[in-house]
Amino acid sequence: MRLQRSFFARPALTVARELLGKTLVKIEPDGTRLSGTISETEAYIGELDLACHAKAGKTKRTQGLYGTPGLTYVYFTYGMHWMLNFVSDRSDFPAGVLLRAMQPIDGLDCMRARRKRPDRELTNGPAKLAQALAISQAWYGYDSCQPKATLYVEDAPVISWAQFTTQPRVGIPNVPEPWRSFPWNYQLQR
DNA sequence: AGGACGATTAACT
DNA sequence: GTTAATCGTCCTG
Repeated sequence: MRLQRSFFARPALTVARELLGKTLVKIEPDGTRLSGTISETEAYIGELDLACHAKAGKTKRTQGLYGTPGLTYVYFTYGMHWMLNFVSDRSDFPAGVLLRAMQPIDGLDCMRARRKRPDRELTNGPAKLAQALAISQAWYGYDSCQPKATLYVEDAPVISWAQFTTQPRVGIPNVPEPWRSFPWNYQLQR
């Protein structure tokens, strides 16, 4: 069962926590199914959150964050990496959830061809996950809730409070407090 | 117009 | 543990 818009139209912290354990799916043009269990997420919440791209307001880059929940927010960084997020909360409030890692299920051969790394390094980072799924600018603003979507999330039971951990968000050492330390990173317990 | 920096990764010592 | 890679975006002047 595919997650519908009502799932994403909630606070980003809720969406980040409940995406853990669910299955990210991408169906390639040739029908190949790529999938994995979402194992790490991170929430970015509003213009006041100095770690969120929307801190600079609505721009060409960030306009998608202000859009409809359930759409993707994709961006390019460090001159070489793409990142995949799902827009959360409500329209006109910029909030999103970054997908930082997943445990591969289907399409390992396809991912191996794209990544050329050991299996454990196929999707254990945000840019690695995006590369394994071949996510780039072409997927900016893609509606994962549309009936015929080829990039979407499949439902699974919500993870219990004992099965995940939280910690400060990764890779934002220059963001001022208190934003730098808010425990808005969610990970499945290993 | 120019420069600093980034929601990272891989290769190095 | 350290650092190069590499370029779009935003801020300063």
